[in-house]
Amino acid sequence: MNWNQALSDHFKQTLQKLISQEKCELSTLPDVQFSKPAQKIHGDVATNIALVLAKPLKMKPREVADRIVPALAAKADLFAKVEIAGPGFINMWIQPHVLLSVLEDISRENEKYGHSTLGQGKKVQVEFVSANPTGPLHIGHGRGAIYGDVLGNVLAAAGYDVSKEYYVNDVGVQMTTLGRSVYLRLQELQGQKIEFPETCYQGAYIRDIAREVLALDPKIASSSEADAIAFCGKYAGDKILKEIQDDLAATGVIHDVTFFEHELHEHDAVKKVFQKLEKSGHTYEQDGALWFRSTVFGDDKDRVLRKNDGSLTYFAADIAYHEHKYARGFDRIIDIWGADHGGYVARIKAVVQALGYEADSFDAVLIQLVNLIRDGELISMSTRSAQYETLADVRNEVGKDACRYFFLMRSHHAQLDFDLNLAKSESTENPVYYIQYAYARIQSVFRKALEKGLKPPKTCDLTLLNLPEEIDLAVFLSEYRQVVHDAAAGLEPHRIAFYALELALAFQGYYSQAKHDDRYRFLTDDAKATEAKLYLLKNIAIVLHNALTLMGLSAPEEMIKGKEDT
RNA sequence: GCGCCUGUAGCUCAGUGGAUUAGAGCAUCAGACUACGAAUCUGAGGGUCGUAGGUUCAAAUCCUGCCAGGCGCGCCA
Repeated sequence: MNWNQALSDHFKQTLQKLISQEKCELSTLPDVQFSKPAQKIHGDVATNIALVLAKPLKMKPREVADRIVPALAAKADLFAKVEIAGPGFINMWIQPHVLLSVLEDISRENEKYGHSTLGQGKKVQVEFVSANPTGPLHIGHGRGAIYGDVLGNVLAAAGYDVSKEYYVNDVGVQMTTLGRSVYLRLQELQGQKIEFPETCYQGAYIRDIAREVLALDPKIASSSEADAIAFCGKYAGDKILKEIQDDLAATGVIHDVTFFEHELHEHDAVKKVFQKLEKSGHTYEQDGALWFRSTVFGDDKDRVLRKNDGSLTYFAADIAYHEHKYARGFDRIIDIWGADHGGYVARIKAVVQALGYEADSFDAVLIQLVNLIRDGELISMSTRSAQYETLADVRNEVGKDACRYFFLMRSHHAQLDFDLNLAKSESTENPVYYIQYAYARIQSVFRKALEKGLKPPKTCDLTLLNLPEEIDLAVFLSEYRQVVHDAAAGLEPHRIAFYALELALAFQGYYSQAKHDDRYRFLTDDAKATEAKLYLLKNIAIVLHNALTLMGLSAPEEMIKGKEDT
């Protein structure tokens, strides 16, 4: 049983009765909001409903509370105590066995615990990374990758049918520039004097690719420049994309779909979407260019689709791409971009509406930038000079799990300082190992129990879990459902990271009590008590495991220094 | 100039669909291992919630102005 539900049901009945007795202007019942009091002395759960109802009932808040409380207190199977406090808060103490009942839910639902039906099976596409295959991923991409990956996991847990997608811009000037960069390096390798423009890609990997192309086809330089550049571009693009995908896989990120821009052009998707927009009057011609009337939907200015030289803008293909997304049957689309694309949001939102889809069905999430900190110093990044830190470098230095967790440690709305020293340290300071250690520690207890022939039981006598920390832990475990729900509803996967850390902290505190209080020992001669402790531990482990899994982190059986993330 | 994001303890940050005494980690200081892993725990100090107003019985939270930082304002991608 979910006691939150029971509580809310009981309130509804009680209030309905009260409102029908009093002549009151309320036609509908206001939503009763429950909150966990900041102070323990205010009970397990509290509500301000008496303060909210005071005005419509034309009573003083405390009088309203006086009318509500007896009906609540009468329900002794749910409430241990109900009090009125302060201006009219109703503070409630829930029966311990009710609070503990969540353990049975967790045991039963196991890896499904924390899942919900928020998404109602709706198809949602999460598109992220989508870096052009012109060079290795940097840490900014890394943050977007982890955010998108974990958001997808969280949405799936919340009952959405999730598809993770990578959009490859394999058409356009960037690919030509890539081809030219390789071609120039290739000529250089052949001893020609070249001028390498600043606009070309400066990284050393370009030379490596040039070398490969040359080995593959030594005569390449003698074909026409346009052909050679096209060949180099295609070769380099394919190779770099492969490397990006390997890089992502090594970081634990796998996209369900890789979508190539050239597919849109092959199917005249751009032309077709132009026709659709024209038919609905959302485009016009001016100064030799084709424009999209995005100002109708609140954009700052109208946007060009086809330039006066006849070529298409990036935006044009993107419109076709989004039309294609909807055509594939997604009920909801989430695009994850770097903060530098903020100016792009309004026009895509406009497109979505112009194409006839609900504005609410589309979200563009902007991920703020990442600062890399080493020894307390900011490592400046410059793409121009190719001195940026790659995702691969960071991951190899700190390990996959630490890398992922650190990207989740901050709300995506805010810039992230990624402290390399801290991420690398295999110590108590590092939250990711702290969480994993809590899990490993429970597994260690289970190994010890097994030596005595004991296994975590399927059920137990809950009344034996009567220490305050045990009740608190059960309450905290019950909050996990809401955390996952909120993380999905608000597109805020970082909530999982904070929750997991807090749960680990709560467990470690509980565990350590045993040093000076035998009541906290798990494995004792009292078989029933031992069973109950193991049962609680099992449920903590399940929730830790679920949270770690959502974040794409391993839940290790044991921690061995220097051996994580191999 | 306009738009978006951010400003909370020395540091890094939670909390922002209002509500009882604003939280965590790190750092600092003081303590705790002959028993389930000390990669641990307990305690202490530390905050005009950027600022000035406003709404409210009640504001870190809602509204407005201002200050500071980041990003963006292309017939680039």
